[in-house]
Amino acid sequence: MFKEEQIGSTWARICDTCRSAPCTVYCRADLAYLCSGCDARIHAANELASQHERVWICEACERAPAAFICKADAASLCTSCDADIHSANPLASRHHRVPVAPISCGVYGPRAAKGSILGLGDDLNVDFLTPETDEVADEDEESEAASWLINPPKNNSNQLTNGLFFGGEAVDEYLDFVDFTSCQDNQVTTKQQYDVPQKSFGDQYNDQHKYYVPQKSYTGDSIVPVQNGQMKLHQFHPQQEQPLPKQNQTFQLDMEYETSNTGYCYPPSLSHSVSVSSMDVGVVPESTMIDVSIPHSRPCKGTIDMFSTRPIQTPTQLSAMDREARVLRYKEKKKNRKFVKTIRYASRKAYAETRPRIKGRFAKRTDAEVEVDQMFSSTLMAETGYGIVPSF
DNA sequence: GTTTTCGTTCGGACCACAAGTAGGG
DNA sequence: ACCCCTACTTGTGGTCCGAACGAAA
Repeated sequence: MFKEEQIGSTWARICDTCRSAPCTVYCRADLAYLCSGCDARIHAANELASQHERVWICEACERAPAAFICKADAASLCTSCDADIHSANPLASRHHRVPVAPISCGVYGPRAAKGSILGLGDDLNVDFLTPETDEVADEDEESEAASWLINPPKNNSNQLTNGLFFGGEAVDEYLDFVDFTSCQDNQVTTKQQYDVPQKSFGDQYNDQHKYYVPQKSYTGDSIVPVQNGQMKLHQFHPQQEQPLPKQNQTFQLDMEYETSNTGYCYPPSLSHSVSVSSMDVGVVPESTMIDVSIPHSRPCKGTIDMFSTRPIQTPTQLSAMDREARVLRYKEKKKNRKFVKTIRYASRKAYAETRPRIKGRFAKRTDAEVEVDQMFSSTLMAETGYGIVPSF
């Protein structure tokens, strides 16, 4: 099962290889947790090794492979922590989360340019980037944002995008988590998000735009798409919709909550309650999730299954105090993050920047300014024959 | 050691208006 | 089901101001 070893005062899982440093990635091919050093050493050894799919370790528990990226929290979370944090209240459940994509080949070392690796917007980079990579991120900000929105499939026809979508085997594995995250009523089930009928390449490309771009509030000028809890993503494995065999349902959790007299929902078996960091706004119900009881075992080292489709492992049988400590640690970690303000409507930003101000406050436009604007727009209409559609 | 003063930092409020949303006819 | 209209809500940035804090007297 899971090792309870700790490094110093940390709770992080230690590297399976050197056993001296906290692991940072999980190699799915080797079924091994590796620190950044060992990861680089092992997977840079030869071409075959460099092809191993790896995922980051959950930022909350630091013990299980990350399965989802929460854009709101700018955090990679394992299935357990994801459900724990995002099932606490409706606000948290609406956080925009996307499955973690495997770390691309040739990327070694600490979480350099993690957001880029994961194919997410640069708003996720803030926490993970080193100063050096931060510079690069700034330079590539626009192109990265663009690629996040429009990222045509390349090699694998089963792969919608390189970043958020994942090809072949990865899809299957992540989809195993689907039911697990769909525990809230107002939360769009991840399974729905990734269900898509098989289509031709062209249709897939169109669908990428169709499903990938949030439909509501997206006016075409948004830098960051508005989620609204309705982001539609789809997978290319309709057969996955069929009921999973029992052995594959290990990640389905019983999310029956008890409603306390305070009106909050508590998991039935936990008396410890933790305010989870995802609920920054509004009332924060104290909630944790049932300890995940996943009867998976970890093969001994050396038992390498290169094509294993086993579900990603998650922490099991954690005590309530362990869980509370980890969530608190995650909370502290998140607290220290530096968030970059997200601009959802670039057009509004542009308007705000050009708007007249008095001591910083927006001021009413003078009649002269309004006239100038009208003249400008009418002149342009006369010249081009088209009206001005504000788009930035 | 305690109190007062000064400087710095931080977060929230404020403003107008285009764009988005909801509901009714 | 669709369109149109109206009313309401949301989001945007620069500046101000008060609270909080630390250092010096």
